[in-house]
Amino acid sequence: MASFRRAFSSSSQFLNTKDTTLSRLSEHRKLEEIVDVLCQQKRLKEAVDFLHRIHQPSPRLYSNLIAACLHHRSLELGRKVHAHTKASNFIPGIFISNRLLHMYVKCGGLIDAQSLFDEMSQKDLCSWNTMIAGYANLGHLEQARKLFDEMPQRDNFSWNAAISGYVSHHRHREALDLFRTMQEHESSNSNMFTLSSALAAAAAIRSLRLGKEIHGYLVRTELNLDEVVWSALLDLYGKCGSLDEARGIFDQMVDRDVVSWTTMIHRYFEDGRKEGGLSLFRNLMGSGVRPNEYTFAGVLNACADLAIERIGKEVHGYMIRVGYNPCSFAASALVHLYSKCGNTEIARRVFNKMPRPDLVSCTSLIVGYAQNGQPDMALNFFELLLRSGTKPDEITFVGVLSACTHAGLVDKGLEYFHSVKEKHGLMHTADHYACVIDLLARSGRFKEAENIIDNMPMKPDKFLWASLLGGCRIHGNIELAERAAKALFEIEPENPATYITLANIYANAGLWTKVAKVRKDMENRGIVKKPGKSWIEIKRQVHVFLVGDKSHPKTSDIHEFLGELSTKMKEEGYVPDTNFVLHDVEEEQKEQNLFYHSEKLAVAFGIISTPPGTPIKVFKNLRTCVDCHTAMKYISKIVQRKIIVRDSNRFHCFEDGSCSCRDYW
DNA sequence: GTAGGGTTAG
Repeated sequence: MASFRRAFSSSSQFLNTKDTTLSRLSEHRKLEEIVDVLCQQKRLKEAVDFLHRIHQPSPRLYSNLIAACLHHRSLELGRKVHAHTKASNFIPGIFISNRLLHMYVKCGGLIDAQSLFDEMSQKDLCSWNTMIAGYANLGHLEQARKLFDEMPQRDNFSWNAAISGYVSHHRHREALDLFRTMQEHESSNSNMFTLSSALAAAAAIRSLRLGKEIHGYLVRTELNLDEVVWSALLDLYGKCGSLDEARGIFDQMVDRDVVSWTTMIHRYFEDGRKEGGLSLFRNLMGSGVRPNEYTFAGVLNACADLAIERIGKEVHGYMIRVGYNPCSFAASALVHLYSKCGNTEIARRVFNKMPRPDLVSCTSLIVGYAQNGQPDMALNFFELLLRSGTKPDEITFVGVLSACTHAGLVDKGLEYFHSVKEKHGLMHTADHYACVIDLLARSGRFKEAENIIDNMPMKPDKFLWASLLGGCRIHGNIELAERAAKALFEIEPENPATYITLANIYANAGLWTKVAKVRKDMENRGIVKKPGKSWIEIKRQVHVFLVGDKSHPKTSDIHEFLGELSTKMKEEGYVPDTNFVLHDVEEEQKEQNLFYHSEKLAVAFGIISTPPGTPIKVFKNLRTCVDCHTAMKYISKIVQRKIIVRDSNRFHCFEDGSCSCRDYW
């Protein structure tokens, strides 16, 4: 600041003094100095405007100004500087021209770049490469390829610009084809840039074969590889399911940077090895390498999927301590985490703190409200979003439609479904169809559902058929249930849920021969029912219960408490619902089975282990059954507790005898 | 002196 003031005041004084050749020279130097200082102070607009007071700026000054425009990504000011060179009859050398080209492509001025490129009497490799990279990065791949094919000679840079362009726009096959072509050219050798792009392409298409080929090649070339190539390689193995191989590479790396750590952690979670992922994250925090937005987002999303809110909260605390970018997807991952864990209040608080909330966070919040039995909040929020001028996308509508499903708002849901195409100009996705079938089937509007299925533009997927089957279960529609089950057996014959639901539908109708046949089919195909499992966290300790589990140390207390509850529940009018069992057993036995469902055990344990009034939060791996759902309503009223059950599909919040899902689930 | 690569959500 001080130096600027000095330079400025001395030159202003100079303007008022008499010109001499010497003073003019010195004046010129000082004016340039002012521009430099303005640039340093990030007062770029003033610097560019000041340029008009300089008669013939030096190439150095132009070069610095162009670099500053590039740095600020200001196309407008960049154009002004360029125009100034023309106006002052300055003929830029190839160096300045290349800088201009680079500035233009980075600021999105591809047309300016192309016309400058066409005007240039002399072009070197750098000029061509800058253009190719510019087109490629912005997704104009055909244009990039055209230049690449036209250019008189190529170096590694040219190959990589074209290859990485394909990679970053998900055209991985073409990237790998070009990589192969390059290897066939005797004059070109792959380097670390081309190799890391090629590895990323192989990883993206999950081709272990191509990846191994490249791996073999990079071992043979004896290049001194850096952490970027190693991370690309470990990501390849991780993405292709060879997690241990990836870990081997990770362990051998000398310099592990934040990307290698993040990649490794991410692959652990993706493979379902959450303990490995979390312990690696802990190691990272102790390693001195600073986690970035990608790391946070990866860990938080894993916590959200596994519904481990406590660990997510710890990560959140850590993020606050070390600082994170509130505009990044780390912030939206926080919204996602709290929404998924049933904590819409915190989710909303985090959301409100985001300076520029994005569509992903909005969608997470809508889905969160929908899953937590607050469909009105979900829909109000969506309407708010529309009014703010934000354009929803296909996934936002999945949230909106599922909110309608959870609330039983059939006609409103249909209205939204039609608006996707008619009002918002978006395409219907398979998920939209699954949602709308869910909506119709639950309310027993099977004719309309079938009509949509028979006329939809794509093949119905497993989610759609499973929704239909679920609706058939509620309304006892055996004929349509058989159609849905048949389709599901074709798509995923190994899923036990289909057999069980179908058997329950038959059992409900008293069709015991058919129940036996489904059981037989299951047995013959070696399909085992996934055991129901519930867990509850008490004092930072997780307690897991299986169906009829007697292994917990407090089992006798739990059973005693359930016995007492049972009497009180029956007094209040509870009738055990015994229809939804797979086997044809004696009534009394059925009741016993149901009474010992895992979520009831977990809830009972929660109640006897916490002081009166404490809310109970239980997680279940499967959907909650009808009887448990009814029982929870009674229990919440008798013990005067808020009971939250998060099943595989949504949250149920039981309070004083009723559930937030209003019996739609 | 000017151009480039790997992790990426709902």
